[in-house]
Amino acid sequence: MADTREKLLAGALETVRERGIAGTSARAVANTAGVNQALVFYHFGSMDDLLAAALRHGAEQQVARYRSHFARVTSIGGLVELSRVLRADEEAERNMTVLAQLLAGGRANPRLREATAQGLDLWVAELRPVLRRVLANTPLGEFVDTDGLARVLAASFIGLDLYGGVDETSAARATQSLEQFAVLLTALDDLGPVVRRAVRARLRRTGR
Amino acid sequence: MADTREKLLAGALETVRERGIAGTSARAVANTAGVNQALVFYHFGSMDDLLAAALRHGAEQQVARYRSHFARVTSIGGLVELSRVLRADEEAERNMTVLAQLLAGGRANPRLREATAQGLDLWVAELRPVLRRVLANTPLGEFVDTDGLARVLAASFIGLDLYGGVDETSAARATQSLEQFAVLLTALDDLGPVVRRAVRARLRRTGR
DNA sequence: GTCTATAATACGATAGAC
DNA sequence: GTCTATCGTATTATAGAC
Repeated sequence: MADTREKLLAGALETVRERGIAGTSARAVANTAGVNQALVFYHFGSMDDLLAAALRHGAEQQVARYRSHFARVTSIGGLVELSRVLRADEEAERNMTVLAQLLAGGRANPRLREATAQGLDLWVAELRPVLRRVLANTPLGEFVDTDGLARVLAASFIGLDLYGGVDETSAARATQSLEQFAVLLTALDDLGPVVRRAVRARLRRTGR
Repeated sequence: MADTREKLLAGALETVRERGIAGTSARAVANTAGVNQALVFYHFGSMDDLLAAALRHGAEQQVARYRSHFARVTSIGGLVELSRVLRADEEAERNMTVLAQLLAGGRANPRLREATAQGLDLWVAELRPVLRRVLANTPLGEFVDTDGLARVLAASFIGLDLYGGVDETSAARATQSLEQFAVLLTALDDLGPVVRRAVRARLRRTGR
């Protein structure tokens, strides 16, 4: 069938999720995909290329599916809510895990390095305007680098996903703390000008 | 010599750092350690056990070396400063990378799962009292779960390390943003009671 | 496009000489 | 404790029949 490619892409995501980057071989992927092992190389040329394609495939359709959700977020509370929805979505969680695993593999593999950097950029590009919008309603908005903060958030989600892979209860507690902290920031909205003035004074004192 | 064990431990850390978890084999480790491949199994029994021992070894001596630094931190600015020192320390950075890589491997490997969870706990145990102390001087202190936040911070550093492995300039920008954000929080100290009152009001409104 | 078969290599781990 | 040699298996990738 023509959807052997699709089976392999899905099988690659599934295998990376289940066995990690170190346990993902062409045979393992072909096995979970239910196709012959040689077809990996016929359709994708190499394992690296299959993994890179699978990552891109998963990330792109994920981002597309959630684009409207991102567009609706206008407050920190809304962002927390969206992150909860994403975590509850099994497919979204799988894509996050795959990104984390391939990110680890990208350290020593140029092909994966390129693919994961682009995969992360995809998420950052979605997150950045949201963060800009959300922080605009906040007294801290004018002082932070939105692009940098979007990358921090993406990296933190990656880290929390890896954490969850080895110690789920601790990672869950961490996630809850992060959300609680975000809610605390919401309280600052109620004293906008006061906070703004205090921050300016502090920045002047410490020298930028 | 009796320090073949040491050579293997150091070689394992170095190899994981250079080739990632997926590229770390007994042969590769023995090669960078300059010892015979069979000695891996004579001294450690299996690759998993060598990696677990190397992680523990690196983490413990790292934590011991920086314990006094942690003890001296009393402000957010001090914490930012310490994280800068850690990042400038090549050996500390290597240990962080190793932890991140083994964390990825721990997903599908029970032996590594246990070892990395403990390795993370080691860092969290150091970070938690510091965070408690630092946040005590802050109006947000009474509202946050210190333990959870310590885990968030540890996970974020892991994520940023992985990010740096595939896109160094973006990761550097992210790190800078995180530090800048921490400095912003310092400004809240200047309006302690006001912030405290606002947060309480907000929490009452949103229901805990 | 898909299959079998296989080449060429790397892997973890062990046996046994020294 | 350290070495050589090797077993058994898994790996990526290709050749060639269908």
